Amino acid sequence: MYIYIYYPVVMLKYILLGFLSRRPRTGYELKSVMEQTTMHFWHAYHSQIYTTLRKLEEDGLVVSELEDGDDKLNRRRYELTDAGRADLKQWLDTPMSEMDHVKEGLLVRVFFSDGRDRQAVIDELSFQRQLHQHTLDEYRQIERHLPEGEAAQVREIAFSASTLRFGIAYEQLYLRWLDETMATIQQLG
Amino acid sequence: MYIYIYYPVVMLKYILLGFLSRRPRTGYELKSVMEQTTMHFWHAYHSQIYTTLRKLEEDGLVVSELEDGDDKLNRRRYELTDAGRADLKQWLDTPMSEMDHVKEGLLVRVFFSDGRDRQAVIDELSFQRQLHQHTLDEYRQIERHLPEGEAAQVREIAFSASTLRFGIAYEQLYLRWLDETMATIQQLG
DNA sequence: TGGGACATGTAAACCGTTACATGATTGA
DNA sequence: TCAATCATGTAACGGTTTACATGTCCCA
Repeated sequence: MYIYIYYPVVMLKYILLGFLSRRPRTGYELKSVMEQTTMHFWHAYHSQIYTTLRKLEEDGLVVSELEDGDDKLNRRRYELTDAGRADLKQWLDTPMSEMDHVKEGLLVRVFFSDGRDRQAVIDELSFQRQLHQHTLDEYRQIERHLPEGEAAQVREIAFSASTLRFGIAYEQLYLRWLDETMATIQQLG
Repeated sequence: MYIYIYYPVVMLKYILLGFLSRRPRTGYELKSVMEQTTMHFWHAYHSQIYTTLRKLEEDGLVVSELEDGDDKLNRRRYELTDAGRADLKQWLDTPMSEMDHVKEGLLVRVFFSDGRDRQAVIDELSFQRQLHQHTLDEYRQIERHLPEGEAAQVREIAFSASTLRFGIAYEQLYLRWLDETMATIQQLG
């Protein structure tokens, strides 16, 4: 007989703990830094970030206090507790043994696009091309300014630059694939 | 004043309708065909497939009946209704105007891996390399047998081959990135 | 004075994962 | 007879998305 202990693997939890392990931040700051640094491998809406932070506080992994600045803005700043630091360390020390499932809705559409008007498919891919080109440009912009950004330490920069190279390579692959696929459809006669 | 109508975009729904638009199938067959053809851009557990099929039947988009074969296996075969065909067509005719968010848990881990033991990180990436190499080999296997497989029509083959090339290119990119990242970490001193 | 960025939240619905559950068929 | 594959389902939980909701600050 086994006693099964279920550990849900909550990436957002560890993203938040990870950033808070570097310095205390508000929910808004966490949202902003995610938009600049993790958006190419993990995205979260502000609603989820705020509720997750509250839950982490309930669980004793972070503590928060309302800032009293000059203004009346309701800034709640979170910082990591020892328990939070230990939880993060334990998670990092447990290697991942599975692969994530890719979920690309556009490919679902392409897969079933036999029977669609050829030009309609090409127009759709062409629009997606614009989106991906724009995203790639953004990533390159971020790459140029990496050393000035959030990650002030050499090692932090090295690891975040690695993930950013993944994002750039991914967008380049996506653009190549879109061009290739549009050409294929064009030739389909 | 706007009247907001919420259309959840349920990829699995349209994958099932899409396959059923080609021929009637059982839940088990849908699960199998997804494992061979959509796993590189969309994955679903059998539990979700079976419950979604029931829901689609409730909504009148598919109908099912229990097969009475020689054996006692409880095969329930689904087929598309006119309403299901219309729903699928409407979805295909509405181009996607956003990008999906990439979710790659391994990159979350790498991002926060400054401070971890270098060799531990490399071991983790090396294990992931095995998984991705294995996946790439599988995709290439499938590519070799494409014309004999599920998609019997020229156009179907063309579109499914396109998505498969995406999957292959993605795994190649992943392997390159893993090698590059392991080398970077090695040199980190 | 108005728009955009700053700032934080709740509620509802839905999607996805894991576990639990059961049983038949086929071939080694 | 045992394991693998075929075959179908439910329940619970938790992660994710969308919508609703409110208010401040700063600059043009």
